[in-house]
Amino acid sequence: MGSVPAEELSLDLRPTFIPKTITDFLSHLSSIPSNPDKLSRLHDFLSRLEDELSKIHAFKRELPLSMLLLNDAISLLKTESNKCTPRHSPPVLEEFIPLKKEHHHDDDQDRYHLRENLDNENECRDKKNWMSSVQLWNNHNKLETKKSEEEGQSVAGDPFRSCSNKNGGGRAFMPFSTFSCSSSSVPVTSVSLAAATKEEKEESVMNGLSLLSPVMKSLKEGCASRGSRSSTSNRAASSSPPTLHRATTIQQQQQQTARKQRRCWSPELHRRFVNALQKLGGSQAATPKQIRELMQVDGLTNDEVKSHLQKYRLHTRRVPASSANQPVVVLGGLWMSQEQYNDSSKVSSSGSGSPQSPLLLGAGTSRTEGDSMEDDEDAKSESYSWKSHMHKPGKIDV
DNA sequence: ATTCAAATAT
DNA sequence: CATATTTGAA
Repeated sequence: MGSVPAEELSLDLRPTFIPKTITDFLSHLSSIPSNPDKLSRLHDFLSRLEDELSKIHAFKRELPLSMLLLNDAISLLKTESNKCTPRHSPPVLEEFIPLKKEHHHDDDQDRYHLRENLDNENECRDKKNWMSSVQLWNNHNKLETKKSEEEGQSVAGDPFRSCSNKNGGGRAFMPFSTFSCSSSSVPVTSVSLAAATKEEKEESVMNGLSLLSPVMKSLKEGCASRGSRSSTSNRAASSSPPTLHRATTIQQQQQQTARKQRRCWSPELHRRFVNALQKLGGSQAATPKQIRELMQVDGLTNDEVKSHLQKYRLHTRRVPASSANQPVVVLGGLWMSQEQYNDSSKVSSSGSGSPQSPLLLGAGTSRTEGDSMEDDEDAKSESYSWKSHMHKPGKIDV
């Protein structure tokens, strides 16, 4: 473990010294007159960096940028070390020159970023352990405390985008939104849009510039409608310390696993959906494509509609079926299995919380055969409650 | 742990 | 396009 050679300890370097930046360290270094001292410090720092690199190596997928930074710092310092070494006078351009012969890893760190496969079990185990101890990536799970609901109402024009603004909760990251796709000031640096030209679907954009699967995903999580492609987060790579640069090509390979962002069917969206549906003559007459066309919602994909339609059908089927068998809760209770439990409606003084009329027309009970409801005119009317749960009490008006 | 909903696979 | 299964979020 903590095996630092005695001679190193005898030197005056503080093992715990941590400069703010590499630049700081270097300038610190330059104030040391003695070359051997310089080298000692340099090496000390280097080994700490390498130590850290080996720790983080298990997370190279999740923290590609950290890897990048570390690698960069290491190579920089190695270069510096070479400069100070009397042997190698030429400043040299590239890094890996094993100036630590006692080092056992012949797999030089500089290659860490090249090979990301071939993870041995060691690494996985490592990762697991770390993960359990340090919870680094849970952020995207529940990083929002539903502190104040009434924040995002200002969300620009797009009514469809209304649903999830859960991202803000996180920390530090900018509140990407507000300015939609207009001329705007997309900061951006390199990766950036490019893909944005095509108006196809935002997933292309996302796939195009998404970095890192888990982390970034959490960021993207919040807004997904096409209206707000905005400036998601790609500044990550741009903000490196002055001395560190040299963009690398890591990370790009591993986010092929990017999953499509869940479409959130906001009430508005659903309304359009239902409208389209009835224009097309009922839920089972309509076809996803037609529906989508009719909805005229930009960025909405066929599959999304399809999926929604599927759910819709399921729900609309279930309700009347129960009406045949159980004349019970047709109107009063409204088959609310577990949905309307959100009585968030009565929030404080607003009063008029629940617009979903629990009464409707009494026609429902009459049908003895549950299946005879081809035209879901009424089904639709009822069905509007099938989605009356709404995660967010956020009131929405057209 | 359960359950609903969207995504994706068949 | 429909249905089944998977994934993931509440």
